[in-house]
Amino acid sequence: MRIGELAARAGVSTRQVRFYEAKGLITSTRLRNNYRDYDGTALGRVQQIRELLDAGLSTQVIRAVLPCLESPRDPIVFEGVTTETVTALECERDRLTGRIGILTRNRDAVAGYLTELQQRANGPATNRGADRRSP
Amino acid sequence: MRIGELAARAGVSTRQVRFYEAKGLITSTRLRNNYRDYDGTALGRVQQIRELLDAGLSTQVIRAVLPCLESPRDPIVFEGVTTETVTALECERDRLTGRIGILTRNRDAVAGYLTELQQRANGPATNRGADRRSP
DNA sequence: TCGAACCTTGACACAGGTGTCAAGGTCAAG
DNA sequence: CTTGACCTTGACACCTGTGTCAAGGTTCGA
Repeated sequence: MRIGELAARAGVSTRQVRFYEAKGLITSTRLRNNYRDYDGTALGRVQQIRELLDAGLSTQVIRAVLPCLESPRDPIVFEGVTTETVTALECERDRLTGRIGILTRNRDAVAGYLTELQQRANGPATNRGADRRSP
Repeated sequence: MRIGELAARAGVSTRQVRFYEAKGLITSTRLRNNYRDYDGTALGRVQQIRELLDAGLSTQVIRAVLPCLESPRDPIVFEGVTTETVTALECERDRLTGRIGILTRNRDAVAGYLTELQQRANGPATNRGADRRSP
């Protein structure tokens, strides 16, 4: 698959695809043209990269965690794993957990605010005094 | 509280504090000096801003959700809320939920990979097939 | 009074992710 | 062969959140 098709299918610009490749997030072979050639796994990769970038991760972090994200885990990704890699991944896992906690707390706060707002709007609007707004 | 003290307590640079203020995330009054003066709530605000920035949110988003995050919700934040604001907040809430989902999925994938790695290391390493580390 | 420590604004620089444009190579269709 | 669609690399520019430095005002202690 050439870069244009890949980009179109993933809904990104070719600029982005080249950038991800330059950052080592995806790979390509070259045709005799010198044109980039992407295999079938590239589309999924790019979509995953987009997701993670949108979620606020940097390409560095994404490069670290991408190998863990293969659906059917290639036995290859278990070869030659250094303790440094493991440590880095554990660190990333924990950072992700922290992020999830923060986002969850804040999402809940926003949701709570909205709920409260809605109650205040609903309650006094209809003159049904469900939760005694005015005694 | 002056800017230096605030920054020091929050563990950020005064540059950052001024930036957050310029973006409307915190406010200050001015002394006759023209020095900034922050009230007691500023420290918590800055810490919350840091958390959210670290979690990958932009100052724009943070400005939108910060008002919902007051611990004892000031009745003031329920006054004059436009439907636009509500819509924006609902949107942010949903975006946060999406982000949380993505991060959770990927965190779990990383954790699963690490677990699998550990099993492969523990299992064949000791010549006992059990999952006991060393008897 | 002088210097140190703090504050002010303003500017330039950087990294990351992206847009966009230029100058040129490749290839298929007319 | 020419045209147009696609590819290549390279460069410049933008936005964000920071760092850093400059030039100057304020305050306080020696």
